[in-house]
Amino acid sequence: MKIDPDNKADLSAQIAGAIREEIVAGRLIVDERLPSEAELADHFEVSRPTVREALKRLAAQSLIRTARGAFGGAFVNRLNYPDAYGQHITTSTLLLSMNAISFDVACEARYALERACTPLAALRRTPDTLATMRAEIHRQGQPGLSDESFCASDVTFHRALVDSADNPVLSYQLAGAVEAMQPLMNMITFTARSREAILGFHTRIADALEGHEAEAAQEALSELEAYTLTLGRDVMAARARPRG
Amino acid sequence: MKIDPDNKADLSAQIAGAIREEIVAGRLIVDERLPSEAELADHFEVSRPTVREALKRLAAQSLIRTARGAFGGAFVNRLNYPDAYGQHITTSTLLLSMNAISFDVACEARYALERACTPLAALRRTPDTLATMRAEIHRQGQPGLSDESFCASDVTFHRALVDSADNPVLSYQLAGAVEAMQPLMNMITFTARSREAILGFHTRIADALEGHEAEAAQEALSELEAYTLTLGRDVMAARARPRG
DNA sequence: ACGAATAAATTGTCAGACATTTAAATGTAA
DNA sequence: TTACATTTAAATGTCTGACAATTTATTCGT
Repeated sequence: MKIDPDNKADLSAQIAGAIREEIVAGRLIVDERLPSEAELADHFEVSRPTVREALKRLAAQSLIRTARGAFGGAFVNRLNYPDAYGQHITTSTLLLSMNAISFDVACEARYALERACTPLAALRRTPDTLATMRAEIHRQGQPGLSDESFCASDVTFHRALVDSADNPVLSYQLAGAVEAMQPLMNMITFTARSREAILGFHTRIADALEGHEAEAAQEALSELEAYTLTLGRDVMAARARPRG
Repeated sequence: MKIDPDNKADLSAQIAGAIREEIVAGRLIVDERLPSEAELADHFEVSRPTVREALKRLAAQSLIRTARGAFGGAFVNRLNYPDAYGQHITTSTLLLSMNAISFDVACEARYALERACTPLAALRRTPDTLATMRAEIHRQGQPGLSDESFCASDVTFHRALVDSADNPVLSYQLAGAVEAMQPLMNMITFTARSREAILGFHTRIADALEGHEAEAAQEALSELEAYTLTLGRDVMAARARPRG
């Protein structure tokens, strides 16, 4: 493994970094067992708590898993889609919420990415993904639906659109963009009128995908983007003049 | 703060999860100071090492930072772009390398995402980003350039393309896709002939962006995707029959 | 030969101590 | 009074040693 120069910063961070590098570079392969905490402590010439802090850092990134018992220990973890989704969504959500990203910029990014997978979705959409989209459209038409439920349904609809492209890498990359937008969307109060309009766009998108018409779907998406943008701007304007 | 039910799993993971939730939900705001380790230990009724392991987990995700000294402690960290990039790239790279993602699928995802920002890039490209692209094109034409350097230059070129869209959220989302492809691309040995072809595509893309011609740029990108795909398939085929 | 008790290895947790760092508070001299 | 050096207090960083909990392999008894 690697060594630590007489750096004065956080031993556990250095050790975690060294092991992380081994994993990313492929020198530690999936399911390979790391030395025991005692051995690592001996190797890096630190105490066991320090080693443990380093291992917890790696565990937080889903790079390793640990098991107790006789043949337990720390093992290189195969990063799976659910774990990667979770990390990506957490990071994206915080990045948006903590950095004063404008609604416009976030919206633009989200719809640009969705349009990217529309051609593939039109090509490969299945009865299953179409059924999901239709079901969410139906749900969104129910009167009395809360704004939160409407937004959640919206996310499900768009995830179905993304998943229609049938490319797991694309789905993973877009999960962050779509989910991270939800807090921003939740700030919007959807009037009956705006819900009706959104429903119309969703129906056009589902129809276009069903008919394998990529361009029509992209067109509807672009119009939905423009409409969402006006909704967002109205909210910002109303917020700027609370008494108006 | 939150409490821990009499769950038997990993106290430090539970504590980290509780604090993470507070941060993501916005109940702990940026630069807010967490209680000291001793206070947290008291609050959660665990020992200080256990609290420390929890805090290290959060630090690994860049959710908190710590400072020593009198008025030090753990503070909610403002997640910035470089940190988010780093996490995203690490996760994406491992997801691709550990899950037997086919070259085709990864390639498709990458170019679909890049096409997503081409219209914006054609609209907003600056002399700066164009200059970067031209410089990399020039570098890629140098004879004697190693495959690794060629690939690195390729990444820089495509990042400049993405950054031309001038949307930081888009740049962040695409960084993972582009960078994570590099290990796969590095497996390809670029012949003089293939380099010449790629150079041609890159030049067409730069020309199209300079002329604000979004469709021409997308067309060139699509052809580059098809060409990259044939290169990758040749490598796979050659690998399947080592003596052929 | 099969099942139960035992042993061994490893992570999880705890308690207490000391080292190091940082900023505020204090004291001292120009 | 002001500027600088010293002290002090609070916090994280690290270490040592111990015990608890868990899991697997082994041993023993029937």
